[in-house]
Amino acid sequence: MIAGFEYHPEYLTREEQENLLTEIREMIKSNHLFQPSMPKTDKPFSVAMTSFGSLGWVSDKAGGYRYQSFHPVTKRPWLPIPDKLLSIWSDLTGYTEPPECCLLNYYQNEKAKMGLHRDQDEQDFNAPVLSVSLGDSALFRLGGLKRQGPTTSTKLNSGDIVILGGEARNAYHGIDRILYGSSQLLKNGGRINLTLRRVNKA
DNA sequence: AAGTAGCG
DNA sequence: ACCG
Repeated sequence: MIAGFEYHPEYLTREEQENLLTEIREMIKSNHLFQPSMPKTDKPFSVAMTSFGSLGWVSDKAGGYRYQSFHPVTKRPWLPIPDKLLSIWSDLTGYTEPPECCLLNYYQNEKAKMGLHRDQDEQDFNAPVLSVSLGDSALFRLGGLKRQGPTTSTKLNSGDIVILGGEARNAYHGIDRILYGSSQLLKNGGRINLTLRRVNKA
């Protein structure tokens, strides 16, 4: 296991998860989910996305992977990151500067997954990446700094938090599978992952 | 390029 | 078919 991987199982209580979800559901009404697609090939992701914060992560054929200050469909600025998430960032990372991006990945069905990749569209690799899981459980795979090499698998349940810091900040990782129907938190099923990141250097 | 396919 |  690469250094800098932190797993905090059951960090959020059921009530905290429900409160966070209620807030997010309201935000998504105007800060809509959209379907990103791959650079060059235009192939769609199996997950739907949106972001909160001063910068959001987007991808499409025309522009490639990037951060931008506005929603790609509505062209409006992203809504602010919920205070609860800022508190979690502060409490768990101890990182002085607040996250600029909260990327929301919605794994809507049993086919949704995220291939092995590294988060490398940011300028500040000293800051950790923090992820909150809500809803159905997922199989999370973590490798090393090269695409080839040994990996470990961790089942992430609703309310769990993962931090990729230190060496693990730049490690390959992905979601192999959603254990669809394993949680009742989301009434329509599926999994929501919230990822907090610094983008620019402090 | 965070995609898919294909292999053992 | 599933898994790594």
